Amino acid sequence: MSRKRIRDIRNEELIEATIVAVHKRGYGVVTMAEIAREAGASAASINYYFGSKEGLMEATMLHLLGKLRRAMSEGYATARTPRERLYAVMDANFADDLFTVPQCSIWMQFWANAPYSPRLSRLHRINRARVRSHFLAELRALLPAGQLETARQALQCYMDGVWLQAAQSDDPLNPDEARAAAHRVVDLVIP
Amino acid sequence: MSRKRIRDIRNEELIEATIVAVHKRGYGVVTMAEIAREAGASAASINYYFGSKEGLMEATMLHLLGKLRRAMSEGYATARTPRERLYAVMDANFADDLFTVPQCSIWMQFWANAPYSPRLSRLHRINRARVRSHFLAELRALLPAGQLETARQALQCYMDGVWLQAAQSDDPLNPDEARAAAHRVVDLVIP
DNA sequence: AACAGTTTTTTAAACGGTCATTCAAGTTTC
DNA sequence: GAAACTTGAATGACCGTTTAAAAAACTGTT
Repeated sequence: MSRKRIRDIRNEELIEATIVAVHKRGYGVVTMAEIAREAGASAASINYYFGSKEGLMEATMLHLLGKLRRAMSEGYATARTPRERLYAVMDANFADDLFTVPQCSIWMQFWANAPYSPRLSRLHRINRARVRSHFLAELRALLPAGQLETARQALQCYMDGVWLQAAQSDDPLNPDEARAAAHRVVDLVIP
Repeated sequence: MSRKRIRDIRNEELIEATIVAVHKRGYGVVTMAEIAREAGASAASINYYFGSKEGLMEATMLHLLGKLRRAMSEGYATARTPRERLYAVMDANFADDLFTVPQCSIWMQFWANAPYSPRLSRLHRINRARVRSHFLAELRALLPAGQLETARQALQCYMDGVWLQAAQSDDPLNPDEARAAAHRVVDLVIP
């Protein structure tokens, strides 16, 4: 029990520190010592828990991917129509506790590094496939087969593009507005 | 004349080598020596021409930004209607000599590093503003004012999102297909 | 409660290596 | 002969990871 809990607490603390530190300095530039300082720990203890810098990044993304997956499941639970479920996918991506500048920064760093790390590119592939199949499942009910792929690409690329932009922002983001804009884009694509 | 020409030739060679080398290894990881080897030169000579690694990256992006701007101008020259000009903006982004995996990779690295480098973020801001104003100029002729921003964001984020995906691709891209898909997205947004 | 033994957690210091940049001494071009 | 170009080697850092040893947390026993 408590043996497991301490490890979990430390993991979470270190992951939160990673998000902040990577946002401030960029993944390629940030040092283990900086992340450790952000968490009030030592660089060595990060290696104790995560094995390496790459392992820490993988764990951080796993954490965020889980958050995203959970947010999506919650939205699906109450959505009743295909269109509402499309909204739910969007809302999950722009949820209050996900659509923040530091987290979009991390996502950006993740995308940039995934092609050069098997462990990260694996996560990327899995997540993308999951989002893709959610989109397709709902779009099938709303559009003829010939327009499926165009609509899916338009929506999925839109989501990525918004995060990409958000990562460059100097000011705090507005998740409410982002969700509203996303709904308008859905309505534009599915009249 | 020739004094200037040698410098230009070297610049172009080194920039091409940078695109290839950064694509292969990632900007944060690639070394000056690797880029130099790719160009058949020495690391010292890169510093002679570009001053620093950051200067080299800035010059490389300046090169790509110019290519993009020129491709867009050419498209504008023959387009006759607002919708054709929208197509032209898209076609420029997915032009045969721009929409390749190595160049999308560089773009990705550029996005990821821009927040941490004043010189790169300046380029990013300028380019984004230019594309934005092109989109808005054409959309104004096609949509009521209330829908302008939604449509612009949908299109601009779509473009970014496609590049982001392309940077992760293992196989060569298909610019023809990308342009066709982009046209379909334009038609989806502007019925 | 106290204690001795065991496991988990922590970190300072050492290690082994990397790399951007500079410099001085050449080579080529004009 | 001057200016432009090139580069091997030196410089001066920096950093992820390992290690060894101490501290803390836990265990079961008395």
